[in-house]
Amino acid sequence: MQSRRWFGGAGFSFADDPVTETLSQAIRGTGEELDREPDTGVLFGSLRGSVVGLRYYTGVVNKGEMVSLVRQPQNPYDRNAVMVANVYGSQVGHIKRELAVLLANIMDNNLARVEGVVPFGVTNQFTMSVVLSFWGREENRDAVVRQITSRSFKLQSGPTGFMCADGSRDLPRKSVLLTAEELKNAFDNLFENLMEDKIGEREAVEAVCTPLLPHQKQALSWMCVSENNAALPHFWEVKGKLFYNTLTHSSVRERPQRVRGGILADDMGLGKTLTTIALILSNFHHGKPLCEPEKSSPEPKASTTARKNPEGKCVCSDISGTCSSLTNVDSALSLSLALSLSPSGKSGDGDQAEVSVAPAGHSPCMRANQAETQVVCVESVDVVQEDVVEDGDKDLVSEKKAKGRPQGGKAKATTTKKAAKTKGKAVSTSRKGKSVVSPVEAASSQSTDDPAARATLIICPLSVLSNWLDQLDQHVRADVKLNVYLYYGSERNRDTHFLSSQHMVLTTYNVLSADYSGSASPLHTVSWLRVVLDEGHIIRNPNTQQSKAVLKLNTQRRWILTGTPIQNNLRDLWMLVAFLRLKPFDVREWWNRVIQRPVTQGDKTGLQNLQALVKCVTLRRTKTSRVCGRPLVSLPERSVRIEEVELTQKEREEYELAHTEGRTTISRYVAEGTVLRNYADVLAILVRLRQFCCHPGLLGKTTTHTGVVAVTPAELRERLIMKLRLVLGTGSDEECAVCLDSVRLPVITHCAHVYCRPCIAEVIRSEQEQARCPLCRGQIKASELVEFPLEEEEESNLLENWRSSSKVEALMSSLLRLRSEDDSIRSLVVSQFTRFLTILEIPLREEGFKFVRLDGTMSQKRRAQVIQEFQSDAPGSPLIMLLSLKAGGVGINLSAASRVFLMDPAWNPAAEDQCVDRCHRLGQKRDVVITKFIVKGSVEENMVKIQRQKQDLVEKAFGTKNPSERKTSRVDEIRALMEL
DNA sequence: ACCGCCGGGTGCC
DNA sequence: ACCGCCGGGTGCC
Repeated sequence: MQSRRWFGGAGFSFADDPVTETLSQAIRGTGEELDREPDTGVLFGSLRGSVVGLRYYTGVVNKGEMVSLVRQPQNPYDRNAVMVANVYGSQVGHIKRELAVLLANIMDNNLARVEGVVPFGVTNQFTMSVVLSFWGREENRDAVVRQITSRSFKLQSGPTGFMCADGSRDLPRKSVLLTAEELKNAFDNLFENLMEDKIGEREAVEAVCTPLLPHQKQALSWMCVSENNAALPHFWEVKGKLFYNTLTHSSVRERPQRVRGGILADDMGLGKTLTTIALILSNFHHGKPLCEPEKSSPEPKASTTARKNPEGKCVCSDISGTCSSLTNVDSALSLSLALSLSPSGKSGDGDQAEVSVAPAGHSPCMRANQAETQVVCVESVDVVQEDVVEDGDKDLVSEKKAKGRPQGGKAKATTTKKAAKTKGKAVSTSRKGKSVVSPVEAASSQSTDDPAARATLIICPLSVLSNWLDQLDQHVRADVKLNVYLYYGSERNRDTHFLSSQHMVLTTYNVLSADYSGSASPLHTVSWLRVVLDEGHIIRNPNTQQSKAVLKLNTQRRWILTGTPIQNNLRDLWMLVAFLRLKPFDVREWWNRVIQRPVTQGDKTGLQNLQALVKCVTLRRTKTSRVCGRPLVSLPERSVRIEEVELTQKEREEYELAHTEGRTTISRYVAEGTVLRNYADVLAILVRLRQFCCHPGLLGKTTTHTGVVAVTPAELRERLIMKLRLVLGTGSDEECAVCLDSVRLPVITHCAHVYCRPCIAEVIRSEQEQARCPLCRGQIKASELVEFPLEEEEESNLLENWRSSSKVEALMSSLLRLRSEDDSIRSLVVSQFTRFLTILEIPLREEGFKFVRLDGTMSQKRRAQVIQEFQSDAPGSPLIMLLSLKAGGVGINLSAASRVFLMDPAWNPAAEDQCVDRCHRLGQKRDVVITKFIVKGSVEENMVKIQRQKQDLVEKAFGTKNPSERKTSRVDEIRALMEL
């Protein structure tokens, strides 16, 4: 149950995808790999060619350096032109004409990827050698070889003359290969112990009222250093006047842009939000507190006041530049900003505002909302002198003055429950005569920085938005005036000056990408000081709009907060690296060549490079990490017990019937060797058996036998709908193989694969007649996509013909016993089948339990309500939460519960861990007891066995193991489940 | 480019 | 002299 494994879903949670092993993934894992990601492939061979025209271009290359080949079909001299560029994208030359014809052909037809390495570097100003290697799918090998030989080029087998990543000559692949075991260990440890060099501690400024735990101080220290320190990552070496990258063997004349920011990948519950709040308040420009006065301010008032303040104290100033220390709150002129957290009258769906923070009287949101929570606002000296305030803002300023700022803001702030006063827009544009900084600080600031940038943009999933507001409320001193604007809801203020003048702007990924797809995106116009991606792994798929939108933000510092830097695969890391602009790996080709491919092939050097790279931008601690020999956090114990459930005679008969039938079908597939081709069927059988173990009512009315060839279109349709229901109803959050996100508007193909309708429609549209299923390459047609019919009312049926089941009884007797022993103990009742939760409601109600329910179908707003209700200790609040395994997500805090009843085993043990983590986290006061109900002598028992084995599978981490090995293990798994 | 290619100058050995 | 050879001019795609 430990979170040593930071990949594959262990020990973390993820809002959209707690169940890592979805059907698509399972199918994808069978070796019918999608080659849409061209980062793997086999080496066809290599050949020596020449690069010409060097004298016309400025790009430099070293001996052994990689170069990229870029087609230039628009080149006026030769439509076959292939441009050669170095790691930084500077053009070096062109591929010689005759060779370019060949490459153009291969590249344009996507027969192979062509990669170049310069074996000798530049020896003259006219031409140089390049070794080209060809990578692609095995099925294209012949075509490529034919192309090459027919144009009388000679393809050498292997990467002759290819330079290893370590610069040594790779004479027929001499790179040290690791065993699977070594690789697994290395991978496991990749994100571990990334704190050895980062052990400094730093206190937060006083504006943060929650004392930081030691590990949080370390994180703060590390984050400040990451933002301020000018040092380059150690894979850069200064060689003469050049900067040399030891990973790519490339040099640049200009100092590379270092990353300012990084990945804070602590386990959930360790306080990433608090640490980030501390960072925002503690590390403004030049390492000063957000609200420290300018020491170099020409105004004597300001400087004298400033000097009175000890280092690290937060200092406020009013708009005219008068400063006062927060430690002397009464004299602080504070501008209070109200935050309103209210049930928005109009929010119907998840995209509506539920919470809004707005400067009172400035945002239309405020009118509709009633403030319930007070948020404070730190007025910073950086807020400009009045003379800088733009015309349009003067009114606001004077309005503010007229109304009078709350003096002695402390009292005001704590009592004001309604939106009080706003500072309106404070535009900090022109900042002449500003700041004299110390040499160290000067070194750390980059000339391109916009000194006026002051706002931090926080982007998070909607589900944790309210958490940020809560945490700000909780951790920021009430007398500190922090301008926080919630950029959310249709009435959001899109004025970029207004946004720029905030201390913090909170928004969601959805809002960001919605804005981005529009014309002038305000968030993309603002020059941010810092952008923080909360649950940053959300952007792991580079193809999504939100990922694209995030990359385009204009900011000086970038942070990613995530408990799971890699979700399934090393590939997930790339987008994070790209967001951080960790040069040159933000370009996919270099990531693939230097990191992705070598690592997935088990190359030791590649792994070392990856480790170096991760280490220089990441801090990760787990709940079990230790600081100076002591655990970071001490959580109450947690224990797991398995309760075996005996089926009744009748249930056993029903189960056996289904089991025998399923076995027959599957054993036929096994005998035919067609298990994987019929994977959807096989899974359907297994799901049915699992449902039997819980309650017969889960099966629904459609029990058409699988595996039987459908004769009529109506029957086929019926079967497909059933499969669709199975896929979507198992609690696994099905992933669409096209967009790699949760399936929206699900449709199922005739080959039984599920996609989002828009995604697969697009595939069909673009491929026309040749459209093939991305998962199995079977032919697909738009007319054959089957949609989910409107759900017939089966619920009533279920309730009317109520019967219990052994598992229901087992749960009920546990709950009743618990209530009689201690009625203050709260429980989570977890199932993958939302229908099962519905069934469980009946006996719970009968026994008079007060319960709430949280499942994936609920709106965010409703979820938040339910969680709040459950967490509340008010009398009469619910004792039980019915929780679907896929519901909720990161940041969900269910610490009120100390009992977890896992009703049915999950495919992926990590999903269970994750669920348990929702209550076994900071704030948990009691020991946590987890009960797993397992039906004796059923597939469930076998699943538990397989879970154990699974925890050790390497392929989970890489997803790129030898396909045949994977196939066999998958089939073996099914055989084990069915005891074949 | 310490090359290849082109085209003008040239022409026994 | 409708060739060969020489040597200067020249040069990515």
